[in-house]
Amino acid sequence: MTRPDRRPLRADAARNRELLLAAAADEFAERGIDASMADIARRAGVAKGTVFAHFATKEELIAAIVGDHFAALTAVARRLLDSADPGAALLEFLTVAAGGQRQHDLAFLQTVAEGDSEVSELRNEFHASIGSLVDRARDAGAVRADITGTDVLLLICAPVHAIGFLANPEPDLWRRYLAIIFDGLRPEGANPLPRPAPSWP
Amino acid sequence: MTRPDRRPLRADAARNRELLLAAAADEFAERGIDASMADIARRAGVAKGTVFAHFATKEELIAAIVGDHFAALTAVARRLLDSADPGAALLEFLTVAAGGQRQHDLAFLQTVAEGDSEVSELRNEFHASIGSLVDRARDAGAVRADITGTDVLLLICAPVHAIGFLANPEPDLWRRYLAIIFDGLRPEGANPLPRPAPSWP
DNA sequence: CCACAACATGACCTCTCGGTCAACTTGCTA
DNA sequence: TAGCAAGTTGACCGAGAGGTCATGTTGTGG
Repeated sequence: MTRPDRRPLRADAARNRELLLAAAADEFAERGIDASMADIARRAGVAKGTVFAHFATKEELIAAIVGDHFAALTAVARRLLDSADPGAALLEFLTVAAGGQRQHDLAFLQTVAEGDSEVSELRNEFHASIGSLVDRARDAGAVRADITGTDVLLLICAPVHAIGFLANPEPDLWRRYLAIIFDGLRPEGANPLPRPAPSWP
Repeated sequence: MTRPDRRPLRADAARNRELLLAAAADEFAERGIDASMADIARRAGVAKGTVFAHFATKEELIAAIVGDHFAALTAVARRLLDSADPGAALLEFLTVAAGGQRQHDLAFLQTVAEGDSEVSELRNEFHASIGSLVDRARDAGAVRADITGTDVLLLICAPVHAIGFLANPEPDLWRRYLAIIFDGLRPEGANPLPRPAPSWP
């Protein structure tokens, strides 16, 4: 996440910040939300106090990771808005989004970062960019008429989450469930949906 | 879970056991895996020591809950095997399974109960009964040919999990995502799947 | 109805966690 | 290159977790 603070970091501090974000992302991916700050510090090769010098609380660390992730996916979505095939673009987006997840990921971290206003901002942009992607796909007849951007947003994590029940899943297996779910989004053979799409949030 | 131990419980102990299982299920549903044994005891109206008198460890408590849940769903699946419409039976099963979940549920608890052999047994029966349900639906042409019982097992939690990202979802909203995913399981307009179905586990 | 085994209790243990801070080290600027 | 602000360190703290156990209470078979 681009730091909200304007003052530039010293070179070593900037390096440590990146090391910490990377280590934290790895640790959360492996151990889930219960990854400890001490383990993250060890993985980054810094002392525990340094973690708290950069991120005042665990929630703030998580917010930074989630914010980065949202920003990266928003960039992907916007790039795909220029694609000639809107249906393929949406599928490509979901593939990139799922591919970027690890065993555990945003799924649970996001709910922790709920309160952070910066993250909310990035999440709204993310939501909006998905909305555009879905609108284009719908107009092109690539997805059914009753699907919204919010629907797609909520289903992003489903493929990776599904294979989480397996002890040693093939790393690519989520593609199978993405394909199944994406088939459910297509207009061919679509049945009416029992409930209206939710508004955000 | 029907206790593996053969000796019958005293009346008060049996009552407390049920109170504890119910309280624990509620607490895990609300607070997730981090629900504390102390809170569970309080909710059940017993002392903390009583919890450990019934379940030696937190994992054992979780295993009991997960086992109960598997057994209940296995019973539902078996009952639906007699249904005249195999496609509707599978959808009904998924509806009951999703309806029985709360905000958080088996999704994460199952991975904790991984080691318990009793739970493994119940999970295998559960898996087998879903397999029969899916086989019948496939033979009737209600689901696509390349879908297995394991696929359905992995997707059971997806609808409820999807709405978990919303702060205050309508309690029935999961039905929408179940409908979408189930449409993805139908033969109409099915595209080839990129990866083969996983074996269990 | 009694006696004993089964059960319930809550104070207590240890361990780990997120978070703090005074003392120390180091990159940057003038 | 000197000096200082910026950054790092690791011992330390309180809270709360899972788990234990001596003691008190109670259901139940004879």
